[in-house]
Amino acid sequence: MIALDGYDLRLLAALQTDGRLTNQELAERVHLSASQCSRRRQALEEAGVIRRYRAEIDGERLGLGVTAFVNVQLSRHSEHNARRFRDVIADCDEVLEAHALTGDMDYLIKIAVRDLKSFADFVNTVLLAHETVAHVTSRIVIETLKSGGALPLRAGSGG
Amino acid sequence: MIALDGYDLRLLAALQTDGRLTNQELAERVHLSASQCSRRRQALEEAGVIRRYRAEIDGERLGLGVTAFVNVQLSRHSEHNARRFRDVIADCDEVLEAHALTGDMDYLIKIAVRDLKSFADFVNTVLLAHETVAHVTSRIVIETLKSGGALPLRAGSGG
DNA sequence: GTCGATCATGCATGAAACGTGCATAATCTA
DNA sequence: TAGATTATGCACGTTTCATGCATGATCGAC
Repeated sequence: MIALDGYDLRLLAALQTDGRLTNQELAERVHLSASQCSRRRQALEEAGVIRRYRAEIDGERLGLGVTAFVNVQLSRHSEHNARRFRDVIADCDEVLEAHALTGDMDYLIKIAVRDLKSFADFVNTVLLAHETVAHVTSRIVIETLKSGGALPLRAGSGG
Repeated sequence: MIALDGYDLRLLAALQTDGRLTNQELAERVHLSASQCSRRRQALEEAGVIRRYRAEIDGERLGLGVTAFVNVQLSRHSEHNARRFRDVIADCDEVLEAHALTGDMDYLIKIAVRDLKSFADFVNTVLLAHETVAHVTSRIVIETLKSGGALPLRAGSGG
């Protein structure tokens, strides 16, 4: 874990909210010069702290009316099955995230699709049709209270 | 839902992967001029299709060793309780996402914390300590197979 | 099909932003 | 304290952005 000072944390906070801030805008938020912000941003990128920048897209404007979380249990716990399931997940762009979890179900995946019909199709033709998958439990998102996945940053005091 | 042509979809795909691509780089990927990419990107932003750009940060480099999904059931279904729960969620930067779901549990929240101890603290002192919360089920992420939340884009044919 | 209106596009270009050399200040270590 | 190292802001050449303009493409009415 690399050492991050207060300036770094503030840069991260700013860029986590708006990844396209100019160096000058960062400078105003962080109270360093634009060139120093540029250097530090680059260092954070090179160190892998900032992995990448992404455009956050509004799924509804794309016609994606249904987001759901699906719990998946594999038929047999083996490295082979896990790898095959992993490949299925990687191939489906409907799958936004996928995590292996502790507990009775093996994986939790988050998917986004056009409507309930395509959701059912996805579950039946992609998940349940796959021989590694034994059991599936689905829950539809009816409301999103918080999104974006911004990580907590230690309360910085730098300045 | 606004009309997106093949060029728009390709721009979105490119920017969903790298939100800091220059207009020239976009031009090369999409086969339009840089100025047209600039205009279309602006239009997508103004239309709200692109909501924002975010830096994606590596939580582990921040010392966040535990990601977990927590199912939360409220003690009583009322608008008052829902609003109060919503406020709690909004106030905690450990909470990355929160969704109200169909099914037996009311909410699914995703959190990131330093370690298991801080996870237990969060559950006990934030969630369970809150009078609106009746029941909590937690599952720790042991591996992430896919992340970033990139939305599926219709296969575009523009060009 | 023709014509005029409208929209999309690339080119050109002035303004804005970037990134880095350099000199200086700040910090660290013996 | 002194020297070495690191962080910083300034200056500036290069890159990028955004927009006016002319032109091409598309649309709709006749």
